[in-house]
Amino acid sequence: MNVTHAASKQSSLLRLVKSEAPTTCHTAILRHFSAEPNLAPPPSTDDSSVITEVVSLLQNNDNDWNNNDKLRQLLFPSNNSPHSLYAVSLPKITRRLGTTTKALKFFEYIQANSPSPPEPPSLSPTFEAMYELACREQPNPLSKLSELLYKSKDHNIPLTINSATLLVRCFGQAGMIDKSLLVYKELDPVLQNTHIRNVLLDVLLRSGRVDDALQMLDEMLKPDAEFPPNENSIDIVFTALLKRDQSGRSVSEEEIVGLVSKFGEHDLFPSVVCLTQLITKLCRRGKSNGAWELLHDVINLGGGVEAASCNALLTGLGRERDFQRMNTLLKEMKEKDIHPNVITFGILINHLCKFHRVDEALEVFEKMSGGGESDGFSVEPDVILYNTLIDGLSKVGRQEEGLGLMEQMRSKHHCAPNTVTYNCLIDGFCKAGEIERSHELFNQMNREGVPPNVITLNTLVGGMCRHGRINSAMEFFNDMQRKGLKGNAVTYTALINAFCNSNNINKAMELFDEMMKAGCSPDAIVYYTLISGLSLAGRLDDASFVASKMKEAGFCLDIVSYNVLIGGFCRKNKFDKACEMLKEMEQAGVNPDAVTYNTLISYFSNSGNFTTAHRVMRQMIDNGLMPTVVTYGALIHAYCLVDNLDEAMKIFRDMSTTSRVPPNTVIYNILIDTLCKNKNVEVALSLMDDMKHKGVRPNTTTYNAMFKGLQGKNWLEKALKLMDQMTEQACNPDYITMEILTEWLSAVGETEKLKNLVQGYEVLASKA
DNA sequence: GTAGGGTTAG
Repeated sequence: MNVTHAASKQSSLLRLVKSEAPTTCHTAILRHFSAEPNLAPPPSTDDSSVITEVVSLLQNNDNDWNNNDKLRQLLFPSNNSPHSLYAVSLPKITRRLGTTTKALKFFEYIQANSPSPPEPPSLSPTFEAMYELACREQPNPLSKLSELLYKSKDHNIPLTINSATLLVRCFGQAGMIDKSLLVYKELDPVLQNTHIRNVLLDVLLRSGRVDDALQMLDEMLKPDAEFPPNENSIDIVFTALLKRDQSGRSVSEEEIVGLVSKFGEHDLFPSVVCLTQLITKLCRRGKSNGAWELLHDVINLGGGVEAASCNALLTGLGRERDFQRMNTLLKEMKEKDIHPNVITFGILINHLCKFHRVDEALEVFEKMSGGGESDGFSVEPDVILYNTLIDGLSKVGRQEEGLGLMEQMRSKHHCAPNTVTYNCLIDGFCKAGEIERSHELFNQMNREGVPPNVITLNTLVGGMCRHGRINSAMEFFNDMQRKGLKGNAVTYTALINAFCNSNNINKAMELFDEMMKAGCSPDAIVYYTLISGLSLAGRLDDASFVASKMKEAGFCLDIVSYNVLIGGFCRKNKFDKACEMLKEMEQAGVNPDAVTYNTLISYFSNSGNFTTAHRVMRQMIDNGLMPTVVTYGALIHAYCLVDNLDEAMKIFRDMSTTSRVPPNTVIYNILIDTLCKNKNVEVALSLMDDMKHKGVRPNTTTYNAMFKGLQGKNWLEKALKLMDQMTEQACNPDYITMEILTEWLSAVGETEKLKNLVQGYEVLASKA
């Protein structure tokens, strides 16, 4: 609407100008209006005073310019001599008028009053001034700009490069991309310089017009291009390609790598920051090949590469566990004299630690700051590097050494341990079950003024929970809360999990409520934990309730949660409920996995419905899932329960021959237990041999089943042999073992024989 | 650079 309105106004103006246009041209005026600053004489001190006077007259006599002789005199000097002031002045005056409305009115005034009409190109700078005014005008600069553009076209006034750039940018920012493109295309080709192309590139890329952008870029990148790209072009292009919310089509890594090479041929390279970000982005998208190529292109084309970019690639390669290429890159850094920094070493040490190669990590650590040895430069470790190592040590149970490193960082590098340092050590001691040491460290950090954070809290709470000290954990948590350290979802997960595991479901539910009341919003893991805990405890109604709450909160149940619920319903013999879950799963697009099938196979076979169990197994295979050792275990167990040992043994044999799923200890235990109960101890013993043969380790359950069977037959010799074997294999007897053997051996007066077993156990217990 | 959970056969 604005445009139409503007157009009608414009055409009337056009008529006006044309009707009053004299037929001859006054060279003096022409010169006044000239766009070429070089043709205009340098501004004298007079200029500004005249301009000020003109502007003042224009501003103060808003409605009566036509009757203002003074104004006319200043603008159009009667003596007809070339007035140097004028040419440069018109844009200046226009700028100072402040609004486009006034400026346009002034423009009309000039058109009407000029003794001779200006050549259209000479008005270009004045329009430039008006565009500048327009784009500052609110609320709608765009309609003003469009109106001006329309007017300038009507008058055949060409755009200056500045006007065009401004228009391209403003239209682009408003999302009027086609209008931006049009302005550019209609611009005199000699003016289509690198700068405006950069602005257009930015506009196109930001709006997702990737192909248009690449097309223009392609033209710029031609070897003989008149306006080749510059440093800004490369930054604009790659910053845009890095944008996360990039609309339009995505640019493949091949294209990105290709662009870098082409820029490289113009001796242009992305900045260190840009290159590093590109590499990071590619690596995160799983395109480390592209990242590798990118970095190497820049190196080979002679662009400068710094450690940061290499670090980005090293991180990506590390994520993919591509140690070989990590090593190659490190070698190349050395060859190209790219000095590794503390982060480079941090990446290396971190990866070594994550793969439990702590000794190698320590070696690298020693070398990096060892001076001379590492090619004349040495890198001082910082707190992060120390923390990485301390964590690595703590994770493999070498927390005492970690403690030593903390002392070293203080004394050798005057590097103060921080919260993370303490957290890593506290975690190490917690994992080792040394909760007291962890507490000591916690007190120490408080004394030193190192503030504990929620991770400190969670590490201690989790450690106590894992070691069965739930009450201490609760106490500690409450204590911390009083001191102002609030827990988060992780804290509650640890506690809820611990209460579920210790059969205190009500307390777990209570904590969940407490968490909500404390304003701590539960995440998916808290829900999963609770659903699992409730299902396993047989509280399926509660579990379903939590699941519905979870869905209300916008989370989805995953396959494991569905399996937990289905398993729970099956155990409760609520098959219809299990089916409901299966249906829901399907609707949610969650595919059943091997565990789902195993759960159902177990349910059917345990209820004696072997036909259906086998049918489900068939379906499992048809759906591309291979039966697992658990599948066979479920069937074998169920056949054993109904004393169909033949069928159980048939499946067992079938496992190693046709199915190639090697039986494990559990499978042997089921069979050995059943055989012993059926007084078939010989076959059970032969299965023991079979285990030895196949390298399957018997465990306490295996021995217990055997002892029970042997006791029934009173085969003492065999039992004593197995007792020795148990000690040899460092297999712990449990209370069932002791019960069977104590009863049996005391009855036959052989209690002495129990000694070895008990002693062996004590050795093991002390080691643990 | 540091913290949390869960499924199926004995």
